[in-house]
Amino acid sequence: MSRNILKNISSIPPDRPILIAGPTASGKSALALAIAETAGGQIVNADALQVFSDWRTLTARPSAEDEARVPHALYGHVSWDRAYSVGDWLRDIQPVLSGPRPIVVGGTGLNFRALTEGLADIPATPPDIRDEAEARLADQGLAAMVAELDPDVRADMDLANPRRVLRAWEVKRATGRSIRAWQAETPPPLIPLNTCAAFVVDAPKDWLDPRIATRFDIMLDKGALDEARAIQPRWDPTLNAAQAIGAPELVSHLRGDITLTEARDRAILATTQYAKRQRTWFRARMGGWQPLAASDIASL
RNA sequence: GGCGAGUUGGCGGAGUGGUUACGCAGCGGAUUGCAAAUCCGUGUACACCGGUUCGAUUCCGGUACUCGCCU
Repeated sequence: MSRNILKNISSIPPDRPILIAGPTASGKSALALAIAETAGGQIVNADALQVFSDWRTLTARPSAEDEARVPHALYGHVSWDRAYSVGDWLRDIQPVLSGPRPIVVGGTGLNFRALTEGLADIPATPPDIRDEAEARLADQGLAAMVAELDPDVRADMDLANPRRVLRAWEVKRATGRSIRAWQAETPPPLIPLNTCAAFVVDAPKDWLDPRIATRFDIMLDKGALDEARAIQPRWDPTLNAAQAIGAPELVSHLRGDITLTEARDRAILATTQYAKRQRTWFRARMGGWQPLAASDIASL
């Protein structure tokens, strides 16, 4: 990596939180590690899938050696079968922030948004209401659920998106209030953007795609298939942890449905598409963050 | 050399004498609680040449190429 970048980042006051957002495979974890070692601080995960204990290789989590070098938080602390959402993550990160200076790294835009802009303080949806919502969607369809939403929600929500509609419906059902009403009362953020040093790693497709492919092959070499094999008896595609890119692909290979090559190709494609979505988010929502060229931080 | 089949957008794959199938990939976008998820938008392409026709991707003839069978 360019020494200047590291030098500049190292001059950030030691009490200022550092935020690093970047697409998968962009080298942001290595950057965070370098910063933590030279400038001090603890590395805090802001990635939605790296929280799960059973995925280390498949999810490209920091290695045990890395974790021994500097303190890490919120990596692999969630069990395989747990439902885990941004709200859980935000609750988990709160106590962490009173520790050493956080260097928050990740690729989940929603997590960064919740951290720097706040998240509505909506009570967790009881599991039975979640089930009821799913059943209703299956039985009566999306339109029926849309019809039961409040006008303020219907006015500006993406009503074609089942996930959004389900969420809004659940909140209404569980709390009696519209989700928009809750969101209007969003509490202040844990880390306002102007109180920290925030960076976005800019990794163009042409630069990133080959790295994504290479990285998946490395994951396979390092035993990603064994991780999938270990999970197989407990496999449940509806779990959050089952959303890890590569997990469904490797499991279906283990079941003999597809070849390893097919699994590899699909996982790489899915990763590439995911990186594109990340870029879209960063482009649109992180205009105020300082850009870092991925090619400049890659040689670590 | 002969006979037959075929040639549709990056790929797969329908179809029609005039009114743009569709899927995938790509590209653009949304995204305040499943987010490595979910969703939205976006392509007149019909091998080439000539003919018939008001009009041809669609009909006819030829050319090229591909595949199969035969000699």
